[in-house]
Amino acid sequence: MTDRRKLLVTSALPYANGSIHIGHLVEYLQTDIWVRYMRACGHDCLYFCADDAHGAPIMLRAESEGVTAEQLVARIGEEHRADFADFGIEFSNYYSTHSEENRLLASDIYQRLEQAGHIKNYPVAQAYDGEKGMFLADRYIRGGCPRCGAEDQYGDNCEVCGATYGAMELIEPRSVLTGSVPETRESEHYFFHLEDFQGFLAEWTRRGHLDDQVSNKIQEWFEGGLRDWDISRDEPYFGFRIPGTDNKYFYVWLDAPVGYIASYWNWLKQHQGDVTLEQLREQWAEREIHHFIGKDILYFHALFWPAMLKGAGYRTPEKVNVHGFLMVNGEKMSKSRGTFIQARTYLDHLDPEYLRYYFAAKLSNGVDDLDLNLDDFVQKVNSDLVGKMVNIASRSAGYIYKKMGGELAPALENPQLYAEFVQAGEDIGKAYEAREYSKVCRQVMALADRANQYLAELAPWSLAKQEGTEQQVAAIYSQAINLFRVLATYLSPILPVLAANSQEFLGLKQLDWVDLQTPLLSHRINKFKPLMQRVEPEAVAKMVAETRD
RNA sequence: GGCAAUGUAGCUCAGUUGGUUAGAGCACGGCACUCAUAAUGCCGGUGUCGGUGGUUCGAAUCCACCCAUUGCCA
Repeated sequence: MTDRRKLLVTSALPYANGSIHIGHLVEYLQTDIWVRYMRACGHDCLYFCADDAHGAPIMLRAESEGVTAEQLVARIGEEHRADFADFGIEFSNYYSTHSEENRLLASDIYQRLEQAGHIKNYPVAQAYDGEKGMFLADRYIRGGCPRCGAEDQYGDNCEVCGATYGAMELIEPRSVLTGSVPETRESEHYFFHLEDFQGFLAEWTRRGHLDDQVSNKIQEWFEGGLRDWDISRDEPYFGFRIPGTDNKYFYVWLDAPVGYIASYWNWLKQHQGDVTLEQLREQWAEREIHHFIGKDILYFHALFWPAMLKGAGYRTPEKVNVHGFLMVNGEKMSKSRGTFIQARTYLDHLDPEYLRYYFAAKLSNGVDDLDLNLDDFVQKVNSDLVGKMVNIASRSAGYIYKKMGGELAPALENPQLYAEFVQAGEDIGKAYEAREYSKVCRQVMALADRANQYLAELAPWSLAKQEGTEQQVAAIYSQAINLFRVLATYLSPILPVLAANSQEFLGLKQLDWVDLQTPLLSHRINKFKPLMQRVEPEAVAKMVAETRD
């Protein structure tokens, strides 16, 4: 709350090849909570994302659906936007990597790297499907494992014995696309010479841009020496043509992270009119860039991406925040167990606030996987949010509304207690910034416990039975309402809908941390309506049943 | 196969630089209360802190090995 920071936050770009599922949501919710917290602190915090629209899988899927890749990508993009919006994720802009801005940017970065001598090209031998007329990535070739003989394995490693090998080493390799036997062909490829950035990266990865656990992990990559990164693909390919070539395209992972900047550029155009590439680079350089990603795409964001930006003269990221994967009921998400839950399926049955809270209660700044235990989910959400949190307001509102005409007392019963609640905001704020949301939730719930204990100790409902206690009872219930307001404010980045409902109930224009210094006294509140409904276990069961078939 | 992370009460998780009888929430049992969305408060038991061995006056916390789970191997 000191200096107003200029932040630019991103979540990884979801692939425009399928629907958003609850595993994806860990990241978008984690990021959204962080963004909302930063905004609540008064920082200038932009949040960008986009669909990752390129690559062979999208091209092939469009083909099989009989539509163009552009049509497929447009349709999936709309679906993604709706899913995110319904989970309350507040992007400043959600764009697509298949956009003119991104083409210009990817080309610009590439050309700058080329001019600086960081691009090389040489021929590479690769599997080729003569019938389909295209080069095949490893995943499009299957055959017998050359080591253990297991049948029908992918072209890069064996799921049975774990061996890694080249696709053409498979026993009787077959193209997944046509069933034909792939041949080996040579083709010229373009490479990003990552080794040029060995020194830069060795330092960058140790300079606080990564958490320690992640930084240690990254050191592995340095040990074997940094290899060239193949950034080209042959046609047919859905993507951007590499400048200066007739038939080479940028590998999807080259232009995907560039999409972060493209999304920003598009936003700038919407807000500032014409913005040149040069102006964009300047504005990009004015912001602290914070990426949120899953651990699976760490090396793209911690090696290639900073090196690309550095080499092309763009500002490098301030921080790359890495999270783990989602497990459901202690196991990998599984279609047969009904735990591969799509975002839309969840929304059809349950309130997004539940998942926002549950993930927050489980998230720390580490890369450990987190577990969505569905029984625990129901219990935790109901007892924490409805039983403890909302209950404070619920049990106090009746008296204030009926006996006090909805107006809070002119003084708190216990200003000291109120001050302690406000003071706790300091630690809670630090936990938010550090992405220690589980700590946030634990601390807020401990305060909620104290608020309930406070009411139980003073038992205003008994007091009210005596004559002449109106003022004291009013002060006690008003105290409870004020404590509730503090807690609702603390949880507002996690629970925006509960916050909005609470704000309405409290008759406030905003729920802002800085306003907490002043308690609500002689202030009119509105009639209490349930601020949140319990999770119905049956709804969870239905969701799982629907997912299973 | 190589490397890494994780393994703490029935469940989900905290456990700071090794130091008194290992913690929380939920679940469970008893009591209280009845203002509150059968919510809340008080009291209570529960764990060979994955296993084995070692370092130490002392280890969940350090070391070695093993087991299990998960991830990465461009």
